[in-house]
Amino acid sequence: MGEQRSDYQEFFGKHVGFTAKCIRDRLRHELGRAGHKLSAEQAIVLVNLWHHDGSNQQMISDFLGRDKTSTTRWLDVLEKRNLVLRVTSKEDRRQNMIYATNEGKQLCESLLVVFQKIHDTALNGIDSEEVAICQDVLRRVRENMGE
Amino acid sequence: MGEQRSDYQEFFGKHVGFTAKCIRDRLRHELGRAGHKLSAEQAIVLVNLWHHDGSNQQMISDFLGRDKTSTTRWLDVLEKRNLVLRVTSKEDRRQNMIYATNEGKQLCESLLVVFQKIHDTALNGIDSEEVAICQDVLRRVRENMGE
DNA sequence: GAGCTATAGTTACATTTGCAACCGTTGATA
DNA sequence: TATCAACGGTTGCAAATGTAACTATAGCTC
Repeated sequence: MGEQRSDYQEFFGKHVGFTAKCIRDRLRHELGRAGHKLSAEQAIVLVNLWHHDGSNQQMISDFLGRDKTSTTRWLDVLEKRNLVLRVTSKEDRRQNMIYATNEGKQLCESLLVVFQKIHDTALNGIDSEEVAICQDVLRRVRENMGE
Repeated sequence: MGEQRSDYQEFFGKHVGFTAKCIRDRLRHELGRAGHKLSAEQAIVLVNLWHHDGSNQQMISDFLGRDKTSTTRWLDVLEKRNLVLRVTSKEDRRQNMIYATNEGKQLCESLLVVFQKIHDTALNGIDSEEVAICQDVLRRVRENMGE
């Protein structure tokens, strides 16, 4: 650890960042190609509701690791297109619980196909044990970064 | 491959994207804490010159995987602070060759310390063989994404 | 060398993003 | 119950970013 290196090419963060960008760009591209007029982030929010319907906005922000103002604006778009619904919680009137509409759920199903396809393409031909190790390393890096 | 999953939580891209963000945020934070008034990207451009002095702007853009307009603007900032120099190539007058000034090189050294520290922190306590597997998986994912 | 296409870099514009300040609600404490 | 700090969400603003259009140079083909 700490040996003389000094080349950005070799820094771990570069590999992670570059790969993340590849996948994100691919997602954007596939969404466009499939005719969905959604940004990658909007699609992620919607897909996320598939198993977390009724999340409030703060939960969504935390889950995506983005500012809550961004979430507000993504939901503005999704709500305007009747894909999600903001429902004020009765237990805590500060919170909006976010639900996918039927239309949203329907779109979600087709988005999940796109996500799954990219996931499978990304990992194509890679030993699943190595993928598991990779994910574990990434998880521990996040821990080390204090998250 | 392709088994029923449909939960964004489990998609590989999420782990990579989240980890990349952790590292990038940490870099921003450390740069601020160290008093360097540079964005993460500007720092990366400068550090990149350490072993690739004289790159043209297109090479820098490709290397960072970002738009060439972004590179133009990062260099505007770095040049204004006398950290880099744009030199028109004599072989091809369209190209600017980018060189770090002495001041830039000096700053670069201290930036490399920050980069190295984050790198080491990120990988702290993780078996180096597993890190190697992780990097290899990431590399193959990029290949699979067509980059 | 005229005309064409491709490339490096810049500029203009629209979009996205995060930060800070703000409002309304909640819950703890006096 | 009055006060106050904390929290969820929204808005305004400034900075960062990508796309498209543009300029200037290079190189190919006639």
